[in-house]
Amino acid sequence: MNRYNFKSIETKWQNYWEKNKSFKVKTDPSKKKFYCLEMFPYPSGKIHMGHVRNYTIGDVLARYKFLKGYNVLHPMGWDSFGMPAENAAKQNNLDPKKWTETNILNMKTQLKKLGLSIDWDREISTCNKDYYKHQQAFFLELFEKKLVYRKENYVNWDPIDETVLANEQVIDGKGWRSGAIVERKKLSQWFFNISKFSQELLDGLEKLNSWPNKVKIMQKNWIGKSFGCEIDFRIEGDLPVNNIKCFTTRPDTLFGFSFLALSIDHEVSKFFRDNKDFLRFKNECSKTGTTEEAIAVGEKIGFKTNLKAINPLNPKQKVPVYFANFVLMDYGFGAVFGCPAHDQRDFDFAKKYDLEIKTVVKPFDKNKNFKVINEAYPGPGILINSGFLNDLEAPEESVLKTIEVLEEKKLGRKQINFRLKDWGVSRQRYWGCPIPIAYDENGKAYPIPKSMLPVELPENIDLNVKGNPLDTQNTWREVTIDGKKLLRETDTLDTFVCSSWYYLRFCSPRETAYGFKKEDIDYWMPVDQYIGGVEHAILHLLYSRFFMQALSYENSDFKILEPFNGLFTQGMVCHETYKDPDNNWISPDELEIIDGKKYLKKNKSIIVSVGPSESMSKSKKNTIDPENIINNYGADAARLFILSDSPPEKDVQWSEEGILSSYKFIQKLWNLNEKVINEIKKDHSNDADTEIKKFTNKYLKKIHDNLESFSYNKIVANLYEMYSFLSKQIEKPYTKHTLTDNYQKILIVMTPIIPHFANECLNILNIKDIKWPDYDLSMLKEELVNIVIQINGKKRALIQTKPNIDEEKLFEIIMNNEKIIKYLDQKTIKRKIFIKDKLLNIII
RNA sequence: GGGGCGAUGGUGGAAUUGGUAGACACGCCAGUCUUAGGAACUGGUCGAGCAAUCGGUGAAGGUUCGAGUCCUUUUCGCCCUACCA
Repeated sequence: MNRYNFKSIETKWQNYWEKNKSFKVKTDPSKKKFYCLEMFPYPSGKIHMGHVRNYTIGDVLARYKFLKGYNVLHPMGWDSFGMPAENAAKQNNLDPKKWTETNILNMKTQLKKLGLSIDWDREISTCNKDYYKHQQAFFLELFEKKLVYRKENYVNWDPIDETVLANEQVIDGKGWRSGAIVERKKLSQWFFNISKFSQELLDGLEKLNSWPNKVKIMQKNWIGKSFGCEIDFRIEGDLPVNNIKCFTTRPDTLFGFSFLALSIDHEVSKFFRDNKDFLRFKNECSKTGTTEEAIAVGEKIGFKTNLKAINPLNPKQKVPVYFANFVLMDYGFGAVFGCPAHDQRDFDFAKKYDLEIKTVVKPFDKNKNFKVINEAYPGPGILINSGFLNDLEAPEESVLKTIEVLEEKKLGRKQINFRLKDWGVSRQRYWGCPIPIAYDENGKAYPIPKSMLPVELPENIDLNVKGNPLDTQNTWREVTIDGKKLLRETDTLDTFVCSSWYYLRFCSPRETAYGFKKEDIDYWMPVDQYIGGVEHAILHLLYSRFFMQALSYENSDFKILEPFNGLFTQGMVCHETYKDPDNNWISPDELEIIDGKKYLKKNKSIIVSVGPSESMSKSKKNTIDPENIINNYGADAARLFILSDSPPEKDVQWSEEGILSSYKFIQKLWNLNEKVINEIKKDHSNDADTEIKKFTNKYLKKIHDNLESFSYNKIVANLYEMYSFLSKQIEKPYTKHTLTDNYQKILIVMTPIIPHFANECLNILNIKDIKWPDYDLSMLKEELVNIVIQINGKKRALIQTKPNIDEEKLFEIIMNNEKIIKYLDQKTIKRKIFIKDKLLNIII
């Protein structure tokens, strides 16, 4: 027997697909389409196992749909703007563009070795001016629609990367990449008005039935809609402040009002600009970090003003006004009305400053003398000590009633509040898409005319300067528009902008007039299946959804509101971790395993301890290089293994034993293939034909169902089962026609998983017309069925009979079964439960 | 603090609507064979027991003829989010 030479065979098929452009597609409304998209990679230089998993999952789906007769759009591109290129360029004195292009070339070669069914003619790269030109046009389009605006605002400033971060890029008060403690800085920034579409983005989630619930919940929480009331508090005191607005979801607890708390950035703070005590307090607030720990324990501190706030429902009551560290400026109005009895933070604050704690809601099971003592009671109940609100049910009844009264008095009004903030898109970075704006000497912003696009990034510039390198490009900055001399914006766009519309570009990748062609997106969009990591659940996916809202806004031609019809989030790839006695991480390549038990460091007999399996990361040195795997075991083995062990949505553990067994399995399939070819030549009688037909049909259904439900790990199990059947049954008498036909079907359903191997075998059999084989429902009926016989719900016997047997007949049969008779032991049968062809339960 | 997901052999995981728990794979054990290979093949592998049997899906209850699956309580783990008024 020949050994299966994966190297030559995989190369042969990859060349074949490339040469024949097997996966090239065109817009063709006469065909049913399927748009299969995986999140495009950042060109870091090398693919990692996460990519292998992501793109294998997508490829299985794309190849399956392709064989099913769909016109499948399965493209690939590069999210190629961003900081790593700029950092690498700075460190090694390189050009970010060249660095990026080299990386793309490397990664493209690697991806091709995986045997993906990609239409490479549609390849795009976001740092290419043919791409970002259209992005700049979109920016101007949004500018015209007033969906983009400029605002002087506090921003998160990363002092190491010297750049502004979005709220989402700040994790525990630190920059998501650099880990530096984030500072606050006031800068003029461009914003996309995403909050305008808060309601639309929330409503849209309802229709996304093929999205994981988890992701929808995360987005819902992020948008953070809350129903409540805006209240105007009259203010008395020694400052020219008459009125302070608050947002609250619990206006019904107003009778428990005991203080008003303001954010340190509230506009009232301007009167304290020169107050040393206030400045000291402000400084202290900034020290109480924003880490998880600090917030959990977080002491509530305040700075008392001489102002008094008047309770709108009880004008006689006047309470102190504080600045407090727990009030956020960017939620509501940066002011909170304090009701200590029914809010834990207010409670903590009141305890500290000895403020009144008045109970106004009692739980349903407590009497009217209920008093809040040790902790706040935020739950539902009945209003007490609250004048006209007494005896109403909280929160529903009481909140509505309070709003009604406040509206009458013109001291408040119903309000819906969203947590979602506008999207700041300015970045003080070189390697990004230039913002197509220029300013006159007064700082007034002018859009660059569309005829002058793209605003190209200058090349070959010195990056080793503090701040944004574009600030130093004086010649580049100067631009004349309508005879006016202006200076260009030097900020570039957040790279999330690039990835917010790339899926549209894949539909018309070479269109020059606009970012896409209407007839192309009308045909291909929305993406039928989007596949990627759950880490993009909020940002990228929400921004992309916003982009569709923005493009369709005031534009009846653009009707796509949701870009991704189906979403699948795959799990991570994990590997065991290893450490030497000095607690240094050891990579799997440095290991030597003796007798499968002893782990030693190669060439040194240092004993290595084995740690838990964790997601692959360079810092823990538990990564496996896909290129080595492909070179050693082949792409098919890698694909087979990465799909085999765990369901695609869960984490998978990479192991040497696992990849080896997949490799061996392909060799076994190859040996089987030679046997099958021999048997086909023999052309036996048809004695076993029905048997193999039934078998094949059963597995066609299983695989079909598993493909449709993303149960790819079960498909691998199905392949093993099919191998097991064939290798045992192959010498039975089949006619040439039946064996060929069935074996061919089995090979075809293997092609999505192990395309090189399966196509090679099909080719040897000279099968050219490859279509997905449908199963035949009528053939799924079994000639014999197993019926479980239970006594009192416990399985006692298994009877094999013809299907459709009725209860009486079955009972007759089992009355001759010694085992059963023994159990019945002359006892009276109280009841019988019969389910046809499945079960008979006898109750005694 | 809020929200979500999960818990099944030594391991990863199967188990369509409640109806044979442990498919398939790894690992392990035993054996066969050889041109000694990254071998291949055959059999076994939830626990206890010689066996008949009995017990068994994190724990405790419940519904049901019957529960891994449904309900209640609880423990643990993971993920997201967070002073959101």
